[in-house]
Amino acid sequence: MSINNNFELYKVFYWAAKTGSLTQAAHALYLTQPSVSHAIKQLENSFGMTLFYRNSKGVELTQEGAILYSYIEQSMILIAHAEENMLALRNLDSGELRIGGSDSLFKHYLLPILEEFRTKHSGVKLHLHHGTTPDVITFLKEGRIDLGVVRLPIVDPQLKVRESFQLQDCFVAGSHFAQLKDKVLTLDMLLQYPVILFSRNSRARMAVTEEFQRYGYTLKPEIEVGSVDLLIEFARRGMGISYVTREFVLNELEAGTLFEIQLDISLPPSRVGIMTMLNMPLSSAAKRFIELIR
Amino acid sequence: MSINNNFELYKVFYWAAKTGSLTQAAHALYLTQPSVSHAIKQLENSFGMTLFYRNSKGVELTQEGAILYSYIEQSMILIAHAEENMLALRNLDSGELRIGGSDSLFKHYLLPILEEFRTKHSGVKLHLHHGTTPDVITFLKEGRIDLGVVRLPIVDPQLKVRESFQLQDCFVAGSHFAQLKDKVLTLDMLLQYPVILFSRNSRARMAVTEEFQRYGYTLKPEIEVGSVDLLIEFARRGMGISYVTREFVLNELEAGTLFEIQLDISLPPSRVGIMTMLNMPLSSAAKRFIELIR
DNA sequence: TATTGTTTATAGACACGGTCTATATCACCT
DNA sequence: AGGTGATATAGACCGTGTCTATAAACAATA
Repeated sequence: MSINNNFELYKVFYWAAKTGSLTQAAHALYLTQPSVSHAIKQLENSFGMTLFYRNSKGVELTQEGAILYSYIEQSMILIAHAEENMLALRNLDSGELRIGGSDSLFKHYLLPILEEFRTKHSGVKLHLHHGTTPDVITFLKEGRIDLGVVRLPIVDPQLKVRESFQLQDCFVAGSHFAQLKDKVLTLDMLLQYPVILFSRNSRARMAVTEEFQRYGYTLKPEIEVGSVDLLIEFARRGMGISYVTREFVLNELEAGTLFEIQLDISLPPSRVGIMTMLNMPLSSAAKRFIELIR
Repeated sequence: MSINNNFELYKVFYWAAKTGSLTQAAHALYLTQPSVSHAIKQLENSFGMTLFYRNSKGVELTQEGAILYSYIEQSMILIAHAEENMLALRNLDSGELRIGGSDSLFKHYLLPILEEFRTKHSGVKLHLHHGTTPDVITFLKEGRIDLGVVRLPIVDPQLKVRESFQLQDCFVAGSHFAQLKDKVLTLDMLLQYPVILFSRNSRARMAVTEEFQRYGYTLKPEIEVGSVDLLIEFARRGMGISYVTREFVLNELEAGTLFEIQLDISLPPSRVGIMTMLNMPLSSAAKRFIELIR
């Protein structure tokens, strides 16, 4: 295959040629002069030609040595750049981080964390991929994102899930249903009213449906929508009682445009987790982001 | 200085990434798979990041590994080219050979050798530098030529001289001096006639002058010229008796336009030698040329 | 479900070679 | 001559790169 089977010799050659001195090359490489002398001799033997003129002032490239150097110099410069780049990646001065998650999670929860990440590591490019939980899982498996932030539970043998924080879902209504404001409703009282739910494949929707089932009730929405914003808007306009994440409507609750329906049971909190591929190493940026989110 | 202090690891990394398999990389490098596995781990540790995803089908570069690879690939390709080039130099499929010598030596003696060299090693570029012996020595010391072909003796502690062949100098005349054709002349008889010599600093001129001195005569030319061609031309036109190298006027002697003056003493042959810098390694091309000339 | 054939990872041992120290040798400059 | 730089050589030692043997994980068979 190749003539010289020890690339270390090229490094020695590079420094010897660059400094014009075996002694100085030895200093640069933290070696002794005899080691460098020996290494150069090895390289020369492997090529069957002399690479340096030796004189009392140091060494000088021969014609043939100069030809070799023209290549090796480039090569060493590339490797130096490679190492700089790797260092930058490790220090998070460069690189990229690709995150998948739902629109609403990005908007209401991840934004401050992303902001913090960005101010701390401005060299890292961020790519955000919006989608439903199944979408995000697909992105992950296709390698299009490094991590996904979704609602739990997730059971998938290929995925590693870290629970990170909890959200409390609740039913909210607008002024149209003001009569319910200070009442505590039972589930079947609630079901007298039109309920607005997020679209069928949402994790939160499934959770609440199961919870009703546990008490023997069937939760069927009057209206089904595809975005959290619409869920909030419909409730505000009095079109029904929306099931939303409380943390997402904090502004509306405080402003009084929405109020929370109190139930006689407590709905289980929905947990949010960070999802990564099992047995797949994380990039430095991804590791850092997960640290930050905790 | 650098993160990874063992360039051998990059070679292993390159093949692992290129083949997508530690096992195949091991084959390419004539190593065992555990060695490759260990090498990659070392590299990963030195960078503090994972470079490959491992799966049951082989390995695949991570984002960060791919960035490293983009540099290392270039670097390895350069080294491969370097090695190809060095091989070509050794095989004399490329490179250059710079020879210094006098015009006449090139014309009459070196030409066939140069032709042979060129047919055998067409990839090697030839550079011929014409000049007097002192010029050629200067060229050599300035590193502008690899070897010089000149008349001996040369005494210079910096030079290595290999005697290669002998030339016989002689006096020749044209038809104007036909009466001398079959005579054997003594030196003082010869001195009755106008003598044409090469310019003062020529090695041959000095040799013949010294020889005359040895017998007690002083050789002074009527005409002094700067080229062998003129020496011959002047003799042909009957302007005098020229002192020339016999081998350079073989054509004229055979054609009868010139004849050799026979002397009662035998002039010493002039020796031609190949001159190189002492203690300076020779290029493969120069070594080969010296072999050929012998 | 078991089997077989892949892959990579780990453990531990051995031997080679890279590196060292000490010294020689050479060239140049006072 | 003597001193000061350079590279070359010799020989010893220690480290580490490589090996064998084996494990573990996964995929594709039957």
